[in-house]
Amino acid sequence: MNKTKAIQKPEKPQVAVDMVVFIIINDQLSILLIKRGVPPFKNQWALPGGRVNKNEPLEDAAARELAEETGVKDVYLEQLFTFGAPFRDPRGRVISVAYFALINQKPELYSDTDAVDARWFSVKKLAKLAFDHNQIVSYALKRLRWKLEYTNIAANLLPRHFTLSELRKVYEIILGRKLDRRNFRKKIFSLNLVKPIGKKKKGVAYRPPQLWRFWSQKHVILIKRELVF
Amino acid sequence: MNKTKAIQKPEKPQVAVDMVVFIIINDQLSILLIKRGVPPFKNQWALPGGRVNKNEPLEDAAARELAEETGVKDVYLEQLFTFGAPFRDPRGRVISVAYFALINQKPELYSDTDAVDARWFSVKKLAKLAFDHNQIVSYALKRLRWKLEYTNIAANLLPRHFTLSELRKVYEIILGRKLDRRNFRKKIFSLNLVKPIGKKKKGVAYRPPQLWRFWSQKHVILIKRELVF
DNA sequence: ATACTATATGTATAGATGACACTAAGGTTT
DNA sequence: AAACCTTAGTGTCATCTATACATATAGTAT
Repeated sequence: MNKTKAIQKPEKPQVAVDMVVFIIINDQLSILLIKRGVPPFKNQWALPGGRVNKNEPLEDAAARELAEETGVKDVYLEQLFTFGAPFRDPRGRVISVAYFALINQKPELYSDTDAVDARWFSVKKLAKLAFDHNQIVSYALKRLRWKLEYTNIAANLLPRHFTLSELRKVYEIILGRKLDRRNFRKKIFSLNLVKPIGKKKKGVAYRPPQLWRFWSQKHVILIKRELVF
Repeated sequence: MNKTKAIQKPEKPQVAVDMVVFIIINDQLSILLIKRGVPPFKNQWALPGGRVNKNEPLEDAAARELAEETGVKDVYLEQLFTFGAPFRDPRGRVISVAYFALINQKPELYSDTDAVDARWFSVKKLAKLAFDHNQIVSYALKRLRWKLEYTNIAANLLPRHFTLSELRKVYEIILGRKLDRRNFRKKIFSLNLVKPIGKKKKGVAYRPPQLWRFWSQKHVILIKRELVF
């Protein structure tokens, strides 16, 4: 047993963060991807991310990378999983701590000005990504769907004020199925997650809906029973 | 923005795994701790763990460390969270990927023979542990409780065959509250998680209970609704 | 035999789920 | 102006689930 220990030796791998940045654009759940300008996987799309700096907390590194790519700060950020297969990066050992972020409006993409290309892609039709990034995205999607049903996390994908139909649409898009208007409404109310702001949406060609906001936008509330059905 | 990037430089930190090994001993949820023989935190209790070897997958490293300490193999193992605060280890940057493991019987502790001391501690009365290990344990406990309610993970804390009371006891110990015998039974049956092995427990001074087994012991089944209430 | 103890089965009620009907309030069309 | 269209908002009802609690059962202990 100690023999194994003697032969093998610990290495000091690179540690990186990779980000799955979710947003809803044109009724599609989408993520941010960056086209790689250098090998390996040159010209393939990859998740944004980068090295963790000296004395930098992991979450700070994730927030920094996100800010560098999109300029958005102060968003919902959650550690997802750590991917460490030995040859996931052909250049050498890289341990990647994956995070997922939720944002509610399309930011300017700074890297658009660089040689590098950055774009939003619907999660429905993702090509083969660089490294093990397809696996990371699929993991992030699973986590997002679960959190959607058991927490108030959807708040982070919506603007401050929204109608109940807009909220329901977020759920429908992410879960990939229709939800009954009336029952959805009942459930949301029974959980007491939102409060009316006292105004109505204007300029719609039908009965104007009330506007609502979450009691708590940043703070994730764990709900005992399922939020949607 | 690029200035920051230029000044800071990525480092190559150590990568380690730390294990929260759960077991039920004397009706107490307990974890394995190792007394540190060297600084830092000399003589304080810490989670078992160690460096990740060259070309070794993270989960393999966790399984290896567990086998080295306890001799147990082929147990339930799940990645928990990655802890990477810059000064969590005073010797230098160490990124720790925490895992939790579930075992169903007290193994021989190999390290008992060494200078190092290894023991099982009830999670109820944990002292101040080395590094950020209290935080890791508290995180593991949260995860375990959640998984208990929404999956069949409890299978891994029980022997192959068990009575429904023994199963219920596992839930009661981990959740820290009494569950109604009759309703627990109904719920377990309605989810169709266990099957009778057709034998009864012998030598008890009351009506002998049936013995059951999980359909699937290793495989974690996600349950839509709560398992216990 | 009787007491004892935990197993095993059953009943009743409140609450949640999920399908679906109807009315309301705006703008748009005729 | 009246009819029309669309989504908001309210309500009903059957079915399933959660939870409290009653009663009978099958062994050992005395």
